[in-house]
Amino acid sequence: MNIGAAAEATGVPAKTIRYYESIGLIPPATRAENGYRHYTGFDIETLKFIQRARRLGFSVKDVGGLLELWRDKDRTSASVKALALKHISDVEQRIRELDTIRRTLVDLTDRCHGDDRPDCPILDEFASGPENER
Amino acid sequence: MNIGAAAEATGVPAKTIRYYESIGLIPPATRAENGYRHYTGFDIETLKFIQRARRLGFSVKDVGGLLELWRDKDRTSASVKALALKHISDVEQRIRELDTIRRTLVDLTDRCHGDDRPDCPILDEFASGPENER
DNA sequence: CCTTGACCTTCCAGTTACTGGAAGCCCATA
DNA sequence: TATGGGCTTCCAGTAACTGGAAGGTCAAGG
Repeated sequence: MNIGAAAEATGVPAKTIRYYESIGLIPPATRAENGYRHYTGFDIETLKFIQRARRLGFSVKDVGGLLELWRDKDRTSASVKALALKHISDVEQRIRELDTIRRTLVDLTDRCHGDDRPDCPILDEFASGPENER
Repeated sequence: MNIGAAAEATGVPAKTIRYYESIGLIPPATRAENGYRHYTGFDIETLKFIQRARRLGFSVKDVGGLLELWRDKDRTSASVKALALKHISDVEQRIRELDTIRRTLVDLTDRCHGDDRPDCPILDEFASGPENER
């Protein structure tokens, strides 16, 4: 399986596969006689694992840790769960921040009439600061 | 006002102020005889404007657009509102994505007993894919 | 046999928004 | 005068790719 087929099979772009190899997330692929990278079923599974973890927002670094745990048959489920819980708390934090932002923006846009007159509470807010400055 | 005092007054780090100047978000500061950057009340207001818009998640590029609109007394409130509404929709999109991720992670961690045994639904999921593979 | 197109290779640069650090000048104070 | 800040510039690094250039490889068609 060449890199294009591996990309097709896993959803990880060829360019990204090479990148993962370059940073050591995956070991260097074996090469065919012509120098082309060659991927086995196991490599494909690894790439799929990576892709699924990435889709859930784990950093590449964390995915590295998850891969290690996956390969280590003596890992404890607690160690995996700890990583996941930390990630959940980061995600929740980010959601809270975004929701605060969203509410402020919605409030401002509600108060902006949005026609061809120039006065606008949005710009006013940016210029003068929140009504209740802390 | 030197750059340190401007940083103090606006909450924008000195390093970041220089960066904003380097990318053209703000015009080059006037210089004192000794070469130090000098900031006026108007510069401070501009930096505060930038800081508030950035805190609400606008990209530096968008902040540039907002600054232009702020300076343009003939702008329409509609043009400002359009920028803000677009940003809200981006934020909401991001929140939805994060919430999907969060729900999946919570589900997975709930099913992981998290003790010193090695079996773990989290790794299983990453290895084998979602139960209902599309 | 040659060409064309689709792959593959490497390497360099750009993206976003800073941040850290080195080398060196400027200024006030004890 | 030594010391400690603050200021200057410039280079590099962060996260995770992505785009593009230059060039080798391979299979099919004329």
